[in-house]
Amino acid sequence: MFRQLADLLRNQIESGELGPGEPLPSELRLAQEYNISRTTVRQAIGQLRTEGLVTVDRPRGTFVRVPEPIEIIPLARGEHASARMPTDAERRKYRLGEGVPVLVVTAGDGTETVHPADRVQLTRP
Amino acid sequence: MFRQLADLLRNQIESGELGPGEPLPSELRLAQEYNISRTTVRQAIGQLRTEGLVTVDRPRGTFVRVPEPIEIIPLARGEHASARMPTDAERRKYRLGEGVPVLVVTAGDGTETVHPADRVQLTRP
DNA sequence: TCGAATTTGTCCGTATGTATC
DNA sequence: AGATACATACGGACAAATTCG
Repeated sequence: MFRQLADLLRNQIESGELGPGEPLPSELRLAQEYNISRTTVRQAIGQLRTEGLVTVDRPRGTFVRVPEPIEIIPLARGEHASARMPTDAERRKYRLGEGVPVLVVTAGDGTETVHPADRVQLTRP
Repeated sequence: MFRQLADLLRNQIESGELGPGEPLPSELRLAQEYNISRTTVRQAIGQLRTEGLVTVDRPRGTFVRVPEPIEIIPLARGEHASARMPTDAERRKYRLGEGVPVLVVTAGDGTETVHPADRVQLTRP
């Protein structure tokens, strides 16, 4: 059931019915609207949070995430790249929202640079 | 309180006290051990799941994640790559563990291919 | 300035379902 | 068949922070 609600909200976001920065209905309202418990509503919203689709500003409400401007980073010869979830320390350092991975670029000498995945795109020039 | 338990378990994992593939105590055992509700235990374990530190094999138990063998994928000329968290549907499709991002490679014609980030490394040949 | 209302966060207890051993 | 273990859903209660009259 919580998946159905998550799918429903995700569709509203991806269709533009809920635009970036717009608030979702409150947990209580959603629970009453669909006749489910607040626990189940929170589970659905938790799903969207881990997907990085919404952010929560407590106790103001839950909002559709606003896209970050994208920076283009070239992948130099001999470098390789991977992605993972950040550590807590990295989350604070780069001020990452929930559900935002990091891109790790490793140079030939083993030096690693970390980039927030919601602001960076790798290209091969 | 659930954060304290999550920190405690995370320390046991990172210190090697709980090695890869080893099971965590069951939710019920943890709840009794620390005199907290199973709800709170589940919240703590949920935290570790979103961090990608543990996987759950229902209903066998919860285990410290075993690192995946890595496949090397070249980034062709004109392609670009980014990373994000998968949707629930993608998680099922690619059999992704929780807390595992996806690498999205976009070709020149706009075609997107999705790779599990815990098994793939991008290189520039 | 004060207090009420709103909204999310946390914790508890209970029950039932489902898959594994 | 029975025990075990995680998944899901319900309900209630209080805390913390913001907003607003």
